[in-house]
Amino acid sequence: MKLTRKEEIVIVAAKLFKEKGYSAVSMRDIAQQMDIKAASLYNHIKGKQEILSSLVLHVAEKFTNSTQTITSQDGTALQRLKKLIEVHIDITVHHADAIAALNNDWMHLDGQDLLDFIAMRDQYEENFRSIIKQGIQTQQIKAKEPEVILFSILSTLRTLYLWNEKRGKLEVNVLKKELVAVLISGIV
Amino acid sequence: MKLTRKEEIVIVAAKLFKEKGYSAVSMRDIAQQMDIKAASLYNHIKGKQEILSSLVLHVAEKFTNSTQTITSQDGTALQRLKKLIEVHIDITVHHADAIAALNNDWMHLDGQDLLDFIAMRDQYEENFRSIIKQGIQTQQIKAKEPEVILFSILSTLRTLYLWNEKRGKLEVNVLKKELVAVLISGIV
DNA sequence: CAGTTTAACTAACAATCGTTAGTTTTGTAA
DNA sequence: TTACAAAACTAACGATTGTTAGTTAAACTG
Repeated sequence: MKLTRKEEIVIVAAKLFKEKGYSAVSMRDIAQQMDIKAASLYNHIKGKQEILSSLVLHVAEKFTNSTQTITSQDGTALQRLKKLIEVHIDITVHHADAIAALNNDWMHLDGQDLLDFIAMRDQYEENFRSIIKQGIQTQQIKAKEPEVILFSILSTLRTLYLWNEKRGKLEVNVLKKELVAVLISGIV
Repeated sequence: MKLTRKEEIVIVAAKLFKEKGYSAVSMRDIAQQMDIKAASLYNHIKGKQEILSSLVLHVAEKFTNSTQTITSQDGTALQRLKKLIEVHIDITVHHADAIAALNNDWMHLDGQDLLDFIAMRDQYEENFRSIIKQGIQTQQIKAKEPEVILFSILSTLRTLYLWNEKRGKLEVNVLKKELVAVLISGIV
């Protein structure tokens, strides 16, 4: 599949954003990395903001859609939770750079893009939360504070993008299995 | 204890850095938040970089020292691991804003400050890692990939600063107990 | 009260920022 | 080869950046 020039720009920008953050990366930085001048970027994109929103909203929708699918299918709370973790890992492995921006630079979105993102993020979190609560109710999950469990799992998943480089040797499926085990069953 | 003017600046800056990141916060932003002009800041600090390094290196040293203390005392790997988690929670609760900068803006340190920070971070991680390996060897910890366990626990702890606001109702000691339980024993 | 330090101020600097306008080069299809 | 579109270029803009110089007002110290 051939990439459009715009897609190339977004990919290159994502790598730079990941290393220094959105605000510290200039249009000239992005252009230099593509061996063109900054002004040339504007033949393909409207502005810096568009790069960020393409990057963040695209991957945010992936999360929203996947979660929606899982919740619509049947299964116990624990099965759903495992599936949710696995899907999160899948998306992360395939879009590590975009997820860096999603995690660290979402607050630099503006206008409707920002509102849309927050709505999707809140919905994703709420979905996670209700599955955990359901698991506690059916006694599949220990009756700890649901917020502590939610936070612990989400933190690990959200930071996975950072750790993805060092993964290297570790097969994705092995990673899934091990991480699910650690998050669900603990380490003792 | 009365704060010096420099300390006030660092505290105010930390809050702003937490919300938008180091690069997106201008000296004029910081000054405005203190009801003075940007140029006045330079009566108390050398420059923007000094604010960041004060912030990051100070709390990084706290981590290093605490870890050093724990490793020098005796106890099983599991006891040490629990203690390490508890100390991490303590520091986070008391320095949430500084930890935001430590997590997100460390790469904007320069020169020796950057090298010092990386050295401390690597040492902290290595310490954590060796305790986990030791726990696996003595069969206190399940023989999973140590890197997966390390990553999972560290991710949760590093993101705790974000979650600290919503903690509110939850007592610190309760949080410690619950979080240690979730991280060590899992949720099923 | 006089002398001195602390901490604010105004004004300005060179550099860099995102972006626009207008022009030239490159690649493709007739 | 000619015609057209795509994509690069140069040059510049107004705004904002971190920072410096020089000055003034307030607050302690003798």
